[in-house]
Amino acid sequence: MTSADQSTPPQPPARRARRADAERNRAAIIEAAGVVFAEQGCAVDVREIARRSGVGMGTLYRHFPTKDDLLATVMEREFTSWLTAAHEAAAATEDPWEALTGFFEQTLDNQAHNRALVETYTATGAPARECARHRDAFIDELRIRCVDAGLLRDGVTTADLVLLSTSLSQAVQAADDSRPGQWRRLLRISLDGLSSRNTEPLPESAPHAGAAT
Amino acid sequence: MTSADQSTPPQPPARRARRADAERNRAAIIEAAGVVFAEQGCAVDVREIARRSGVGMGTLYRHFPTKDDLLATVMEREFTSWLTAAHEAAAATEDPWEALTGFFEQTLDNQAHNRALVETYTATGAPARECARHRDAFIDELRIRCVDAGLLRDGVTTADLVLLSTSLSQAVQAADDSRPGQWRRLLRISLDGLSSRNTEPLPESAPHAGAAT
Amino acid sequence: MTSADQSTPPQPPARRARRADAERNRAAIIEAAGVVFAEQGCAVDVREIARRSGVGMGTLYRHFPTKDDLLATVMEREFTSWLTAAHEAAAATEDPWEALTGFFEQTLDNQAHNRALVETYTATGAPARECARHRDAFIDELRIRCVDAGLLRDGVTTADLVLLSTSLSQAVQAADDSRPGQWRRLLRISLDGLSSRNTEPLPESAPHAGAAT
Amino acid sequence: MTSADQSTPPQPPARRARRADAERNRAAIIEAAGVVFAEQGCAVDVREIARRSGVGMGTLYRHFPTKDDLLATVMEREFTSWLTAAHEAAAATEDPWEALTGFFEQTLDNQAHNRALVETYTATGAPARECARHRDAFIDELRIRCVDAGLLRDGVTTADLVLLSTSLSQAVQAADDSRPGQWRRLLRISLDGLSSRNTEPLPESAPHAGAAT
DNA sequence: TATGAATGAGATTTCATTCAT
DNA sequence: GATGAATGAAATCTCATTCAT
Repeated sequence: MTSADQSTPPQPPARRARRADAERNRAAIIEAAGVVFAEQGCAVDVREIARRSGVGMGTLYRHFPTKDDLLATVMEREFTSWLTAAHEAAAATEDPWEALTGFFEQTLDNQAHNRALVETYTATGAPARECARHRDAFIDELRIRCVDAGLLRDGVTTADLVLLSTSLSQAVQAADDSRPGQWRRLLRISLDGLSSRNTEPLPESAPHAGAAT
Repeated sequence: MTSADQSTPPQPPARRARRADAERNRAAIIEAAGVVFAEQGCAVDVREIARRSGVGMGTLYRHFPTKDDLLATVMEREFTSWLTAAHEAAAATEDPWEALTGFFEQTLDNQAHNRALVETYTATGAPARECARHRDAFIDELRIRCVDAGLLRDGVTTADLVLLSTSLSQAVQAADDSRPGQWRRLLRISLDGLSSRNTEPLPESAPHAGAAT
Repeated sequence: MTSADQSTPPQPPARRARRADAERNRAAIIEAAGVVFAEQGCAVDVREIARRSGVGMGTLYRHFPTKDDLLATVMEREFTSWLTAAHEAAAATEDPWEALTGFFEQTLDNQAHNRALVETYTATGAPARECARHRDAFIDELRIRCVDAGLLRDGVTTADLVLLSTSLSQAVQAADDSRPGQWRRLLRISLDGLSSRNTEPLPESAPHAGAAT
Repeated sequence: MTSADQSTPPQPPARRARRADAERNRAAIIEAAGVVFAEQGCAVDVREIARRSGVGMGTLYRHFPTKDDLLATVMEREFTSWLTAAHEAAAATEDPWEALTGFFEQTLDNQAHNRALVETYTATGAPARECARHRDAFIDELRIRCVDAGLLRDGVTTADLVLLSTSLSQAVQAADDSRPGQWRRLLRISLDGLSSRNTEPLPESAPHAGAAT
């Protein structure tokens, strides 16, 4: 800051340096926003995020033109990293049913303490269309594996499983403070209801909006 | 006050007169607030409610000294009327399992399109302690009836059923726009998981905060 | 209210009765307002006064078209009754100096616990011109008695005495909670400064606005 | 920070830059608030202050999170600068009695046209405990100087002098519009009553709340 | 480019006064 | 004439976003 400033030429300041700095800022913002959104939900004051990121408001808004953009970015990242981990875990699990179970556990573990995640999950069903598609595709895989192994109840759709994960996420959110771990019981109950031991047909759901098996 | 009232309908108006109007306003406010809260959640502008009630801000605040008071009143009313209806339905249903099923259906039907109701349900588990107690007591009855009839899976607690209802409520909220009625499938799955056909024990939940049953 | 109502002809309802009722209401309002203003100052909610009067807002506003009218009326009454009492006391006191002293004591005793009175006293120097004139005339009498008896310091004007009473009133208001009775010391000090033992001349005050002696 | 500053005026700006502007705004707000509070008392609309400062509401509230904070800051500043000046004047005055007199004059000169200052002075005896302590300590010094010189009436306490200053402040407030400068006469009277020429003992004040001296 | 101060529309709440019954 | 519910213009305070430095 003192003697160094005087010696380094001010004009060609290695654009990479800027980039790196900017990137670091961006990362810091996302990181901080992730924590803050998780703790306090989507409605937090943007300044809280700036403060925890260690950057100014201007910087924050340079990277994310809108609070919603920031939120979307953060949610998408968390969503994606969760999906990636889920993919890996599923790939490493031989037993189809265990893979399905593991997916749910991972999901809920992940969302138990993330307020914003659940809020957005609820609002739109997913942070973004793209993410939702990935998730659906993945869940579909898990489903098919179970179906092929004859483990899944007849007629259970991907949409059912998606809805179940949404549903349980929120239960976890709501209850984990007062009764930590209780959601595992609920998960078990639901999964048992999904098993092929249950032979009675499920009710038809009205074939309304843009649906798919 | 009893027999006298029936014989003398002369002029009981006096101070009742204005009361009636006020009562109508109060009702209008609650009505409008119910609609608005349901549509847009707890965070709506109070003025929107005043506008839709057809009353001024002052009137609204005369009846409900705080936005939260209004919200609480509305939620409590909806909660209570739901519980009452549920009671009646359960009393009229002989079969314990059908009673349980009916309770869940009624609950979800009721909450499918009420954003504020789900928001408060999530936040506190219920509009108010008192309401929650009633609900828990009622669910407990339903549970016991099923247990006595040997229909309920071993080890299922009232807390489990409460959590399930919370969980499903939110799923309904999230999904009913795009897939109306799909929740019935999820409900079926969950209930099947609750039946005594499932004999494997449920995982213990950490006996943390103020638990019961 | 019961049998009596039926026997008395409803048309010519003895206008006196109304009058009497209205008068009673008016008195109740003034009474309650006096208490409330004294306790909480001029800025109280009008409804508090209506409540304590036992009358409705409409009645209150029928008698006093404005909050300020009510305040003025109340202040004037208290001011007047204080002046009347002061007159009587002064008339009953032979010694001029004692009369002056007694006047101040009475004044301060009276205002020690009346917030609104001091507030208005401060604001305008008096509740109303008329009242102020009476007060000034009376204080002038007291002054002249002392002057004639050679007891009052040379050059002390009525305005000086008025200002002194204002000044002390507020001191009483401010301090009487924490140090009840301390004002008597201050009064003594001031009065000693007023005695003819003090021979040095007082500074001239700028002969500004509409002044008199 | 001392000698270095004088030699190197290169670029100490950096983060000071914006600070300076903010500081100017803060000063403008305090300045404007001082004027407005003085003119109209504590109850003014905050927006009036914002308007006169030339800043938006947000800026005002960034600097002072509450109207009361702003008021307290302003009052404290005025109180403190007054005390400082009083200290200096007293230190520069040899004669104890003249020092005491000068203190009162300065005080009243200062408060003659400041409504808010008198209002808070009345309400709490001072803008804040801390300030009051300083004032009391200072007045105590003045008192002791007079006592040591045998100039002060026997038994006069610091509390008496404090109350006197409060009392006169308000008198000034009330009367200075119509009779500017009249307070000097009242001050003279009171001070004469405080001189050791008066030998009669002062009445005891009830030894109530937290008293001293 | 980064900073964080500034902005100002809007949210909640109060209260003097009016008006339907 | 009495009642007290209704009114709505303020007043305080918040926060997403912009902008001067």
